[in-house]
Amino acid sequence: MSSIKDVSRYANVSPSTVSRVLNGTAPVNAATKERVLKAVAHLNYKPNAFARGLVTNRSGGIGVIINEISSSFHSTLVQGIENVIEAAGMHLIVSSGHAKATRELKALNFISQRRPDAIIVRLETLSDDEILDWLEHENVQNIPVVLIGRFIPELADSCIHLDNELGGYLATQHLLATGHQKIAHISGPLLLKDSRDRLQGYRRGLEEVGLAYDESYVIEGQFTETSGQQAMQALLERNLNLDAIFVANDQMAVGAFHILRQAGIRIPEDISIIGFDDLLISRYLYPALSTIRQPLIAMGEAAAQVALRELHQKDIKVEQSFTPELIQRQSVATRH
Amino acid sequence: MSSIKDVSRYANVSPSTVSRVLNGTAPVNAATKERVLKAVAHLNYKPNAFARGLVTNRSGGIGVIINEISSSFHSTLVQGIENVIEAAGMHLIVSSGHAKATRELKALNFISQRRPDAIIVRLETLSDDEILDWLEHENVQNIPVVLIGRFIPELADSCIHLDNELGGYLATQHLLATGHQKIAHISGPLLLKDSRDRLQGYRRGLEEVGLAYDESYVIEGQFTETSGQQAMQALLERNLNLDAIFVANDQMAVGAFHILRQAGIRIPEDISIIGFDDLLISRYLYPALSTIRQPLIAMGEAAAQVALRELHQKDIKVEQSFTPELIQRQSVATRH
DNA sequence: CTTAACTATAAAAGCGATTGCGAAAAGAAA
DNA sequence: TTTCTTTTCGCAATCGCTTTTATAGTTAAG
Repeated sequence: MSSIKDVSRYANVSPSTVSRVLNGTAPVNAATKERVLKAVAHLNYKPNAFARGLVTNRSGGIGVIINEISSSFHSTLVQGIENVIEAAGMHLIVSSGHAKATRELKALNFISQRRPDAIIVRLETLSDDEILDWLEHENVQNIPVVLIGRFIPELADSCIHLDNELGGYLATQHLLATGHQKIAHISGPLLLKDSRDRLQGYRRGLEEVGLAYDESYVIEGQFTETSGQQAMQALLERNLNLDAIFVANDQMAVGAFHILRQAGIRIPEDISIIGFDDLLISRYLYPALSTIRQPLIAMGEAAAQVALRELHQKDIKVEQSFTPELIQRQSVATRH
Repeated sequence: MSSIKDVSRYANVSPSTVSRVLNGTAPVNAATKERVLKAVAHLNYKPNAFARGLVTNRSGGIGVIINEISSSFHSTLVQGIENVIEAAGMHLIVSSGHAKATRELKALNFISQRRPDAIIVRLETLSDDEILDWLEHENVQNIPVVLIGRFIPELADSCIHLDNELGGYLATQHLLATGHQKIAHISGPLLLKDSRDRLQGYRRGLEEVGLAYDESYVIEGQFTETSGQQAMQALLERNLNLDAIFVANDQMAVGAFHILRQAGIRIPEDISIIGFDDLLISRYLYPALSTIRQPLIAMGEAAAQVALRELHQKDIKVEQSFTPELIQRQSVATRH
């Protein structure tokens, strides 16, 4: 493993000159530059990232914390982040939060000790206050932190968020507009703001047309396929004679599909279903799932752009607030 | 940001002692140890990863290169890797290969410059020789490399692989055993050994029962949902009067389902389908997809274990060769 | 022809840890 | 007490780079 000294010796210059050639931090005579480059190539020299980081205090890494990398939702987000981080010549350090507050905190500390230049997180269980607290007391190095899927007023500039309430409203309104009356809701974990907002949108949709909000039509899920199955099962056992369900994410909708089919209930003839997220798989379900689209790739990209912006102190405009969009497919019928 | 010197001053010891307390590399008097720990806590000291890496030559990071983080297949693999890497107190640096040889090479160089302690890759387009070449000439730091989904004799000890030929055979045999005769195959990209092996298994299955292998029953896909759609479409246009299809991965099977449904062809009444991989979604498709299971999580974990083994020179036994398993669900009918 | 102003490069300091070596302190043996 | 071990810890070198400062050598200005 050759070092900058080996290169400098071989090219008959000082280490500083090699550094300047490689980083372009100062003008270097064309002839010497060429000699240096030749030496670099000949010795197959790769700068030592540790040594460089030690003096520049930059690693070129961006820390990412999400719930579970294997979930389609989260990995799509990461894909968006990667798109722009890779283009910027930086790399990604990922860690999972596993939907537990202690794990998220641990991941935060863990990642921050690896000296990333910035951190992008989708924290699902930590409260706003806990996050602010961490930033104040534990973020000793003052690493810029970008939050996805959350809006904290104090950190408004570093939040990427979606109007979940509007999304819930849109879903409900669509079901109402297509003639549904008895609309249930499988919500996400209610300790998540996302879930509460979608539920609130559902409620607003109902009340707007004079339908009373009824708790027995709402059941809490955990955003996973399995929990979607369980929630659907429990809902059926309530014998509510439903004609539609707004499911708070597509993964749970997949589980709900499964249970309904087993029960011999037809979608959408007997019950209409609308999901949330618009995962890749949703259009391939049978029937194709109507849903509320959340632009995950774009949101990941935006998060990365915000991180880079904070890093370079540039004054770039980034869209940080996203709007959900109704995607109509085949899982919602029109009733008269 | 406090350094080891600040801590040592506060605790009235030398930096070496602080280091020894924190790393447990030498015995330290209980009283002094406590003083140091107190100082660390009081100053909220976090060791500088750069400085540490510079002398130990270890980053605690494991580089991972996969095709596309957002694909369910790859992110499941990463999940497996993360399970054991996180437990080992190390972190993951991920980069995408984007299924292009130049990109994979770039990712390899990129990742290796970040000084990971080991690299785990699933290289899909680089040839065995190109990989060997890279290892010999570019892997200047001699970073251990673990290969997933590939078997290179020269690197046998660092390969995690599945018997794809057997998988293809199992799928085909199952279709034959359930009374199918006209079996098509949507293969993966044939420049991948995985794809060729599965195709070979398909061929062996057919020939074993005296059926001739017919090229017109085989069509090449790209392992994506969209390419599955295209392949299925093209296959239908050949008017082969098929009764079954072995699709080389579940993602393409999802695409095939979609096209068949659009064409009004019933699964499995008119055509049986069997996939490969057993992604989470497969059991939720309608009808649930019969498939050949590939234990992705376990394979990711094995890869990480091999990486750690190489790193610590330990003599741990790790299962590196995996066997595919037939999973029967509802997409294959029994015909008489 | 002298002096000022650049340009191109070298020398050296410093980033913040780890670690081999040696010495002081403490305890055991004589 | 004196001497020998053992334990505990400090000193100083080192890792490989960047960056500030200084110094030749050139060119331009007066």
